[in-house]
Amino acid sequence: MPDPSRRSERSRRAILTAAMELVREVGYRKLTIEAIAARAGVGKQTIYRWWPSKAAVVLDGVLAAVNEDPHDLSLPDTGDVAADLRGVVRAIVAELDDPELSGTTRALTVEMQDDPEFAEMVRERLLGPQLRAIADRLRAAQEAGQLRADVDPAVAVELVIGPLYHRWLLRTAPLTPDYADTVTGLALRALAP
Amino acid sequence: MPDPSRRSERSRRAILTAAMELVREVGYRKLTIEAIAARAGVGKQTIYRWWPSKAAVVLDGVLAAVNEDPHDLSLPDTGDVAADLRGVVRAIVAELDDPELSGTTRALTVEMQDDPEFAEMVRERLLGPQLRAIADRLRAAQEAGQLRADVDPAVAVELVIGPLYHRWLLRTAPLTPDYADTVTGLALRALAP
Amino acid sequence: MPDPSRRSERSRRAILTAAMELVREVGYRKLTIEAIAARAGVGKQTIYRWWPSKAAVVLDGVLAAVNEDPHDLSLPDTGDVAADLRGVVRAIVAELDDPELSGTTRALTVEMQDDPEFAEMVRERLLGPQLRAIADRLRAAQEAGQLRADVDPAVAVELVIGPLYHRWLLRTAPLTPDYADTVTGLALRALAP
Amino acid sequence: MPDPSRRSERSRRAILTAAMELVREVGYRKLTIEAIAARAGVGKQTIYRWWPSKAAVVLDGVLAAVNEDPHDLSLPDTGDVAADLRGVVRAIVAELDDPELSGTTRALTVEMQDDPEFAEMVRERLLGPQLRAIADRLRAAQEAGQLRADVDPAVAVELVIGPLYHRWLLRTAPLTPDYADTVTGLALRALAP
DNA sequence: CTATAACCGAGACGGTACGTCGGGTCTTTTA
DNA sequence: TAAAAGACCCGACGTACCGTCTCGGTTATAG
Repeated sequence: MPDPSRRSERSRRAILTAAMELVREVGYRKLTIEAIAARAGVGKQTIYRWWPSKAAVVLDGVLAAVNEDPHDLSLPDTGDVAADLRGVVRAIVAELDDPELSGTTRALTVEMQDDPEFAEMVRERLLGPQLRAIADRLRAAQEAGQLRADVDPAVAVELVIGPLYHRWLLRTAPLTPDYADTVTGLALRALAP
Repeated sequence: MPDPSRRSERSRRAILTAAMELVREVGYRKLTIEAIAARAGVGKQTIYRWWPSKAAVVLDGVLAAVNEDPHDLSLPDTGDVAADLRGVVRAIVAELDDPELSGTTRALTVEMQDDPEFAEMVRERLLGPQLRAIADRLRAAQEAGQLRADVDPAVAVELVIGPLYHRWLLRTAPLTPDYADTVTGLALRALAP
Repeated sequence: MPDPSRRSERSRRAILTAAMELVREVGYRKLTIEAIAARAGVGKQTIYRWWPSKAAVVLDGVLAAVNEDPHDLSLPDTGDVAADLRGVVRAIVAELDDPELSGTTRALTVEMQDDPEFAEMVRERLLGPQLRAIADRLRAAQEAGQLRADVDPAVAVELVIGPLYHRWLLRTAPLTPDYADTVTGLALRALAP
Repeated sequence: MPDPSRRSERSRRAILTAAMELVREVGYRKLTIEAIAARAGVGKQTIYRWWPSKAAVVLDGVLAAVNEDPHDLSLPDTGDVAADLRGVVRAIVAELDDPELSGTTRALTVEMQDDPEFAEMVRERLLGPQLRAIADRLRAAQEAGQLRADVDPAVAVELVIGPLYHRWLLRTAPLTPDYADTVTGLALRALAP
């Protein structure tokens, strides 16, 4: 309904900034649209006009932060899959283990559970590209004969990421670099030709 | 503070029943303490007296349902790890794929994200026993020389469950029996001696 | 500030028409500037540019309707004050009793209560002329010796109109032609020489 | 729906007090339910639970103020209708002319215009008794042969009050004690036997 | 015959208040 | 003394309009 060409860039940025600050300060659960509007110096309607929910605001905030430094998502290809994979896995574990960074990620994951449209957005704009980057590296390794060719790269990615994700969300045990390496090792054994 | 011996069993059951019904009808997100109290014909205080949060009520409801038919959690040991494991994994996938059954599980998982005490409860009373049952079977296989001995059984369990869990929560792809077998197969290869 | 010579006659009429329609449809209380603008196919600013409030718009609407057929406000002078007065009073009562017509009049009266500038406008442009017309007829009767000369004609008018007005606004009893005659009779007795 | 026996007297009084204070401070138009709740230290719901509108709150406030000193509404009967009537009319004019006192009265009158239920309440609980008190005195005078018997006392009251009311609401001229006496004199002449 | 200034439509914006919902606490009555 | 009932304070919700503010576009005098 609203005309995006009329949209105030100033307000948009203020809202995203305020939202990210507040998430850090009070947590996603206690984040309210009213507080975002107040902090951003914006009317509530301006938020409701452009976002369907606070989750969508936070997603945009995360995406803005991610795209701010548009580091290449794609993995290095040194020729050594094991090393390359170990690198990302360690990085992922580090990020998940950082209470600051993982707070919003938890929030997004939570929100995906009962908002299918939002879930689709997260998958498309945030999750998909990250998983695809890893899948691409694994596919290259398959083509180089370093990994079995009869495994769907997407499944291969889940084999590595799944365990980390499980431990992260359920907090059944600490997420350590060692654990990252252990999981990487096991996955590589499963995928060995 | 309250004296558990004075507790009304009738009210307790009515509350758990009402909570489980309502979760099914409106979903966990729209579940309210007020609605539970109204449906159960109970004062709100009676709920607040015995449970710290609606999540705790639902957890008790789930546990009551699970323990109603106290089927043995432990896996069969036919001597064939692969077959035994494939069995549970398929069962788990089936349960996760059932929208009715997995609704509350999603809710519990969600609630664990920002309530550490509740998370501990879920781990102790619901999750732990289930994971331990699988770990036990894998340990037996290790001792029988069918699986590598140098992998922590808990980690081995995560290797199998993690991917399912990832796909279930993020809905990146459908959870099928085929997928269950694929993951089982890959995990077993990783754990092979 | 704005230049009246540039004013769009088309918009002016559309606004007044829309306002009067909406007042009839939803009542003055629920009348909004936004609705007027929308109905008139006009930007809100165009209303704010030319009128200080929605009350002023409605007043202009009423005046436009009244002046559309520019019937002479002045009372007939048949020589018989009683008859002439009874005529207007009946007409006034009839108008006040018409729910359609009196709706906007009520609105104007209401708005006068807390907007002195607007009140002045109503008095000057709508109310004054009407009251003066009656006062003029009574003054003529005084000069003809038919009524006491020591009563301010304006006060005399209030003596007749006041009771009608009271009953109309407070709805303490129905406004009937009979009542009109009763009040006229009493007033004439008070004013008799 | 709510059970009046459970009602908090403390809250009721705080709300009425806050409402009357705020009406005096900011006027009826700018009076908001939120402000009343805030000033009274009360949840908004508590107001909505017991009153249908801010007008109803103010009416209750006025009634509470009026009934606080339960002065007899009935007029004195010195045997001299003229004197007795002149007394009340002067008192009424004085009250209407007091900007402080008449503020709420104006508000109630305004609100009556588009809320029939509220109008009925005002008539029943506030206006009726006052008008009836005057009517009673006039009826006594009729029975004593001091006034014409063929005029409905209620109409007689309107003959006196109507003009004051008209001048008060439309502010066509100042409301002075002199005017009170003039109107009283005219009305008595009309009602003379 | 432009150009430059105004009005105009549209509608986004910062705000205020609305009336509602539910949370968690407190109070009253009943068993 | 637990429990039912439900009023209470509170905070946030999402909506409706307010009055102000751009934004292009279209007239319509003035150079």
